[in-house]
Amino acid sequence: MKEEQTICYSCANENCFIKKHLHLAEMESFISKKQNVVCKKSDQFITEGAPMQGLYFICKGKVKTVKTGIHGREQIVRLTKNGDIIGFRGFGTGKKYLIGAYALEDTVLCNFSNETMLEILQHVHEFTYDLMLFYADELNKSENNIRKIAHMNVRERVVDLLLYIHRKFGQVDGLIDIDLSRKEIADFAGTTEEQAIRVLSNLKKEALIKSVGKRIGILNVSELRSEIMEHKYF
DNA sequence: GCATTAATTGGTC
DNA sequence: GACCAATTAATGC
Repeated sequence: MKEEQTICYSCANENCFIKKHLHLAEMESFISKKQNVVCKKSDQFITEGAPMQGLYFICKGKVKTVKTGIHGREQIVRLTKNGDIIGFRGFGTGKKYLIGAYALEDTVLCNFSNETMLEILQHVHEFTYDLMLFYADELNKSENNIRKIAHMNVRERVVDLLLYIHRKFGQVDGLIDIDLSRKEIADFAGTTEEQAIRVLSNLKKEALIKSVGKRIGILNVSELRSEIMEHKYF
């Protein structure tokens, strides 16, 4: 799964947390220690409960992170793309990954070991400060998700997911630019595949969305948004 | 082209 | 709203 290093300085990924701090001279010695990992679609590169082996930064591609519940049912916790960080929740206490991670398409990852991360945190204060803000932001998002799952019905949760991936991944040729199976849509919305499919068919009948194969396109963003307005989408 | 997997729909509890 | 079954569509080999 390993390949030669991508060079951070010439990396095209402007969203990257590392890239944003490259102007700091102290970063130079650390970025040479990263390991690149290349995953094919549906490869699992983090196992829930496995010992931490550093943080992953997505260089290119898309990844889902999941928590497994009883009866093997999975809850998708996050959907991530290039520039996002994976594995950070288990960081600090440092022992185990708290989530599993799968590539949703062919993906290139940059892996920084626990030791390297700790060194960066101790020596590059601007980086540490920004990461702190990042954690605060993520905590807020998690709490919003708790509220959503608690207060929204199935239809609202599916609509919320559609608007979310629409905003995060954008649409190409009128279709949202991410491949999710119906099962994965259900795993994110906290319901079953059949329920998710029913909601999608209804939305299609109402001409709010369209679908080509597994890809979904949103036809009426404002109408969908108004459906979940009362849940304070923004 | 055949076989396995995913998507869809209808029905029951 | 979950679970099961049957049918159909899609995809891998």
